[in-house]
Amino acid sequence: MNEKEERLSSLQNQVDDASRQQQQQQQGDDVEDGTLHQRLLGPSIQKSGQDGVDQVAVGEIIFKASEGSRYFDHQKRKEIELTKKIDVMIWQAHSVSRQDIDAAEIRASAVLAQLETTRDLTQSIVHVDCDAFYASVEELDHPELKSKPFAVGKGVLCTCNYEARKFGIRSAMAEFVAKKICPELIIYPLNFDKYIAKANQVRNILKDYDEKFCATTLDEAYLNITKYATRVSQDREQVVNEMRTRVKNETGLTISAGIGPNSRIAKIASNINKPNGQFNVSNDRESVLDFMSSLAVRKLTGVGYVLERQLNALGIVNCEHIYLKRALISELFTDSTSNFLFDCYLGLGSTVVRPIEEFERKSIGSETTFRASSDPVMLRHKLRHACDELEKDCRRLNMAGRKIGLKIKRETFEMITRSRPVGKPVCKSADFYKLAVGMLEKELPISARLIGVRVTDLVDLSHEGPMKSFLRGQSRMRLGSGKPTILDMQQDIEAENEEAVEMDMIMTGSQPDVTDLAEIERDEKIEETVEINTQGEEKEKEKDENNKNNNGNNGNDDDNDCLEKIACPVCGNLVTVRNDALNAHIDWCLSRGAIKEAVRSTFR
DNA sequence: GCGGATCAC
DNA sequence: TATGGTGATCCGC
Repeated sequence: MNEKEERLSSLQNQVDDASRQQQQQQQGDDVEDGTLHQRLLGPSIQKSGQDGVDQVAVGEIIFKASEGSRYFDHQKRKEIELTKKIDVMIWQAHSVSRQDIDAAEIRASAVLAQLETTRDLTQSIVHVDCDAFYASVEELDHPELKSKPFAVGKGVLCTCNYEARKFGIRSAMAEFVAKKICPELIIYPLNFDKYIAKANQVRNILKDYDEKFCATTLDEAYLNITKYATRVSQDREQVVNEMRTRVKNETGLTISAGIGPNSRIAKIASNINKPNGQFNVSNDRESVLDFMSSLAVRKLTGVGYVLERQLNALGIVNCEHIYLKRALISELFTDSTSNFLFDCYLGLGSTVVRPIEEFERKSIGSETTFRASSDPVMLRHKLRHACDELEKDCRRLNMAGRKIGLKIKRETFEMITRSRPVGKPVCKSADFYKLAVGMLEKELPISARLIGVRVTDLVDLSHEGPMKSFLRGQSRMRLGSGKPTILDMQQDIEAENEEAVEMDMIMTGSQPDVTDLAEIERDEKIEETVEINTQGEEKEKEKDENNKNNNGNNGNDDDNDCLEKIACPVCGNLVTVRNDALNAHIDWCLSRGAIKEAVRSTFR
């Protein structure tokens, strides 16, 4: 390229940059005038108690309070991206040929017909939802709060009472924003022990109506009351009314309920007459279709801000539009999304309610937000803390995992996730840290405001205990050598004991599985830090060191809290098993979203 | 299989 | 001054 061409090219680039900047500026102005307000309003504008609120005025206050912050800039960037994506989608919608639309319509109608065959109208499913749960529990202890705007949370509001909602206060709203909208707002910190105790009171009542009810979160549950209603020869609406009255009388809390032929309908219905009300959708096809048709798509569990924007852009606002635009949906969305929407239009959903304990956990994580920093020492320290917390949770749940994930939120609110497999299951903070810090180093330099660590590919150590390994040994042996002999049995029991010892070591951390970690360390040449006291030492030495640390530390004391000895039904030996089902259960209850998703996927 | 994005609460 | 934590799923590469 000669000099002249270079100059021209450079000039052209400048022009491009300028026009790009101008375009971006224009797009920024567009979203600020339009949908950015809506985005900033957050997820719960359509929640109950917001009816008389001037959302435009509230939106303006939120906008002004947020403007100029990193959070605002990030939301604005995302809004611009979404708007572009939707523009593309609209263009695609216009460019679908007539033939393609016709074909898609036939396809979609076939899918709908097929889905229709799965309809089950024989069950009475109920979804119950405690009204403003955390706030209501606090009000029981502090009745004077009932007449005042009041919220529970820390930094961000978890929930607020109906007095606060009259001002436009909502859950997930930043505290300082809420204070701008309503300066007299009273905010209490979270008191989980109290909420758990109250939730258990409610659940004790629920189990009388369905002993296999599913408590998805602290304040929500599904029940199948088909059998109960038959047994007491009562109308299902009467049953639910009585149940709600009992909860009110015995716990002081009001709950709302939805009744329908499946869990999807029940869930949506429980929001209709909130607070302290119930709504029934009869078990006939007409009633179901009628109920769904006028429903805004945003009310569907699984349709959030983004999908709502996309659907609205295609003219799909209510569920009946899903049918009218079925061809377009089938053309523009994945099968997964279109089938989900078709299910919703038809009002289909799960008719099975299973206890939450039956769901398998898939990951455990811990993360913390802090004032943004780019100091590597600081970031490593935060990572170490997250790893410590994660170890605690792993101990409570008695689980280890084969894959470690690192999560970083930049100062700009952009998210980064990295993950890598581990050879053998790990559950100790030091092991998490060794792996995660290597991933962190690769991202440096970076200015972050959040660091988290997550473990997946989980192994349940209590199920993977000695008994199971014994049985596995049995089958392995039989396959190999036909009939087991006494000698085989003896060998097997010995092998089992070895495995038990190994498992015990994983559980107590008395000897972390250093082999694979050492390999990984060599791979990554992880920088040594004072936070890892064993790193860089010889393997044997490291083992000793770990043993010493654990003996000298509180490790044993801790273990006594959650370990108990049980006799192996086969060999009679006492084996150590961590068996804290209660803690596990409580943790499940606390792990809000997880369960919901699990329910959603399993129920369909 | 990984990383980003979305969603729920 | 300033916007959370936990967990699941889906999608594109």
